[in-house]
Amino acid sequence: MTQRKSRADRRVELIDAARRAMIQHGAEGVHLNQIAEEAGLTSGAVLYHYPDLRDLLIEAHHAGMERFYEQRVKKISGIADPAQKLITTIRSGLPEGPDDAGVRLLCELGGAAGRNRVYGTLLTTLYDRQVAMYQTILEIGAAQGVFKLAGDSEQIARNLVALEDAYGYRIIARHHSIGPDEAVGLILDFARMSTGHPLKETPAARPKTTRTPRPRNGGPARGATTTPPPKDAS
Amino acid sequence: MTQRKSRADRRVELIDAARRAMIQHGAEGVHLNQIAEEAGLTSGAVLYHYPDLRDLLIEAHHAGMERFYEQRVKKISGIADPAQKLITTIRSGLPEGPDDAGVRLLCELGGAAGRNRVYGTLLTTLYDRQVAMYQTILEIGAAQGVFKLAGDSEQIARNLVALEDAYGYRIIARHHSIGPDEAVGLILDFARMSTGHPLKETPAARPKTTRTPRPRNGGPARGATTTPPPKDAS
DNA sequence: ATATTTGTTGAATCGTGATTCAAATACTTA
DNA sequence: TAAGTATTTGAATCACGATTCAACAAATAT
Repeated sequence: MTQRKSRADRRVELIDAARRAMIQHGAEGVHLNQIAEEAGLTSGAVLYHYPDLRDLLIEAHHAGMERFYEQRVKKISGIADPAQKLITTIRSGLPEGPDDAGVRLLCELGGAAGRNRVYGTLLTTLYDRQVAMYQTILEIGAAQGVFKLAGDSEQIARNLVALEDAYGYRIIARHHSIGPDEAVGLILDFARMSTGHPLKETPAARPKTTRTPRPRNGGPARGATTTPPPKDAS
Repeated sequence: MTQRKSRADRRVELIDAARRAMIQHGAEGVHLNQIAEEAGLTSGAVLYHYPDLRDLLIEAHHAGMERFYEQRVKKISGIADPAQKLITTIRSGLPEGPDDAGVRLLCELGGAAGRNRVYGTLLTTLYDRQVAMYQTILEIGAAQGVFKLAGDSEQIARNLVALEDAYGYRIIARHHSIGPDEAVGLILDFARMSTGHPLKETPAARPKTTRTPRPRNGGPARGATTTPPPKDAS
């Protein structure tokens, strides 16, 4: 039998397993068994902890967002210069590549949010929090005289988050000419106009593969696309 | 027996039925029977025309995009003034509300694009076409001396489309304070900075409920949310 | 009018995933 | 160590969607 765990521990594990399963099979396409397998358990065990699957999925999304947001906050926590802070924040809002787990999960939610109020609220809340985050950075920069805002800080912040979101989708969809670097460039173009600051990227604000340590459970399940590669693109 | 149709006619109908079904149940969550019902046929008939469901779904997405894009082009076809053209284009890229069918379908695709190459390509292609559309408007405006571009036209165009996309998602997710009007306002703020033009909205560029004639088959299937309204958030 | 082709149904079958639950196993406590 | 409790399994059951196909009806051709 699989190692027995305490209720709390197992729930945390399940939430993470659900997160991984959803990324592989879609937020709405996941199956109980896939989550169970991801957790190294049987479906019965999963149901024992979450009699209603939807609760688990929502918690998983919630956790994913929390993690995403916390990572961003953490990344800028040590930076004093508003300009560097802004640049770093922009980068941290984008996926590192098409396989970035955190952003993949968020993208999954986009469509579902239109049909499911809870998901809509979850996503909306995250958006608002990110706007607030940017707004703070902008305001502080303006107060210090580093930024000369070309408009309302909320308006600028909203557009910054919007750009992040949209380029996140492009990167996830594997746009041929828009990767993380290009997206940062595009968003910075807007940020410069809005802050009147040159916003030069320093080596410190660069990539630095320091985020989710990749797939985690190796990549054996890879290669097999969820939806079998459709024969032809119409 | 349901009215018999020619192969071509039926396929067109099925594509539209699939489009509607996907909006209601998710791009990946639709079931054959739901599409059949939407078309007023049995599952067998659907399979007769599309032995592989995925082909139908892809065609439906393709058609949805084409329709979306054509509508935009049509809306600006008669406008000569670059500024009005730009404003109208911006508005036409946004959903009219949380239930806007065209945009709903596009949003559905966002998540799937990360897992399905065909969808990714479809979405990417649409993005590029929209960028080109904006770029043309910008370039013409600049050539006429109406716009003074604050940067590369492609860069500006990319950001414009990105903003549209992102606010589309917000509106679909029912953000409490961002509706079509607010989104237009936010995007226009960026457009003004980029073009150096005041871009005043004239009554001509306003809403004017002239798009998809609403649900089509009445709203009987409504009310019943696909995913039954999850008990509690978090 | 008859034959042929094409489109559609409806029932039967198959497969798969969710759900249930008694039994087995690991912990905890006494 | 024994009793009690919590967790997990595995098999059985249930529900439902996809798939197949013979029969049938509508269109078209002869």
